[in-house]
Amino acid sequence: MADQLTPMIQSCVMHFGEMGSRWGINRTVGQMYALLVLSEEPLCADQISRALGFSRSNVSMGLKELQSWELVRLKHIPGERKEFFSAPDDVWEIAKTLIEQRRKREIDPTLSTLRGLLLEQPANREEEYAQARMQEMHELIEMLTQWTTEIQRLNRSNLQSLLKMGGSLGKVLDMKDKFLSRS
Amino acid sequence: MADQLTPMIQSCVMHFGEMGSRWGINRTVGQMYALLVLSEEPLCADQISRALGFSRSNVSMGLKELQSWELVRLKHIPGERKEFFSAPDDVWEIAKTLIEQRRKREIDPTLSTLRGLLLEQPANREEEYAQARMQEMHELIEMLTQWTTEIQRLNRSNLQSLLKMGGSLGKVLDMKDKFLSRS
DNA sequence: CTGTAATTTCAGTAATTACTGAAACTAATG
DNA sequence: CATTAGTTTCAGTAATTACTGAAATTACAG
Repeated sequence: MADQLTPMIQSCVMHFGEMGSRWGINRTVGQMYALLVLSEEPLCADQISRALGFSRSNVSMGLKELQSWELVRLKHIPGERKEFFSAPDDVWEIAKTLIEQRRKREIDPTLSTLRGLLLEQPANREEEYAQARMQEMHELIEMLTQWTTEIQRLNRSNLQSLLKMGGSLGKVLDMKDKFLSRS
Repeated sequence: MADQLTPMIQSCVMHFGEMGSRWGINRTVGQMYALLVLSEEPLCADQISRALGFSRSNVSMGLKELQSWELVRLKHIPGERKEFFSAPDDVWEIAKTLIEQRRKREIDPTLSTLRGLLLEQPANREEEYAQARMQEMHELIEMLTQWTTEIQRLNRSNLQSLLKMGGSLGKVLDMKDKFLSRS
């Protein structure tokens, strides 16, 4: 990837920067990641720094963050002294990592807090009601996360077959019904 | 809900405040919403302001934001001049709204940007590769969102039945296989 | 219409988060 | 083991976002 990004790549990188902030990663890290995903060859920190025009130290921190999310891998290019980074080739791999990491950061702590509070004895009518809501939340969240865990287990080919079904849960559920009614 | 929160409710409210920042809503809005969800009766802005100890104007802005997310409804209590607010009773209702709103804000813009870029003619080898990645991303995201759209269509009882299946996609897929092999 | 309770707006300020450049550190090379 | 290419750390600063209090607005009751 050259110092000068092509307009198309530029647009995409910028967009991911904008969205980055809505996604809990900051603008620069978003841009960096888009660049890595769109680049066929691994990139070194300097290349990223030049291509996006922010400081070398910022790139260093950004890469560290991306590594903590397990979204990039470190590649050593033979004969090169620098470290090179790349995003996984498989987009589904990336998505799975994202889902998992977000669950860890955004869901799990809440589940465990709720569990803790549900163990307490309600002191009055008010707490009874509150606990009932917490119980519902806990059940629902747990179900949804279990669901995504299952999706994460899918490999590319199962995913493909779902994709061919139009990604439609409705159809899968229909099948469940048909199956059950035949049993 | 009294001015003084019970310790249990307090903990829950605080937790949702902390998590708020990871969820793209800020700390105070997170606390406000937790309070509304946990409270059996609708609350007015003053009550919220007193219970959580932030300024009346901050509460006003927070409520406005929650309304823009369609997460609260306005209730007029007969004989009362003030406006009262409440969260939907059904937790699943809340979750559906959250999913939908996040899709609108975090996914849709990206889909449309990608679509736009995919219409362009690649200028060189580099852009060809980049476009291929964008294509994969677009397909994957579209599939996952279609999936969640289907989930959103479920009503409480279908949801319940999935819940009873252990929320397991694996089992649903097994059924699909069994059904197909019998046909 | 007038007075008053309630809500909203907004300019100013506080708090948080993002970014940089200089210096410190690390490790490969001759 | 000295040199140097490369990376990381971190204190300082810039930019963004969150929050407040005072003033403006709304809307209802008499």
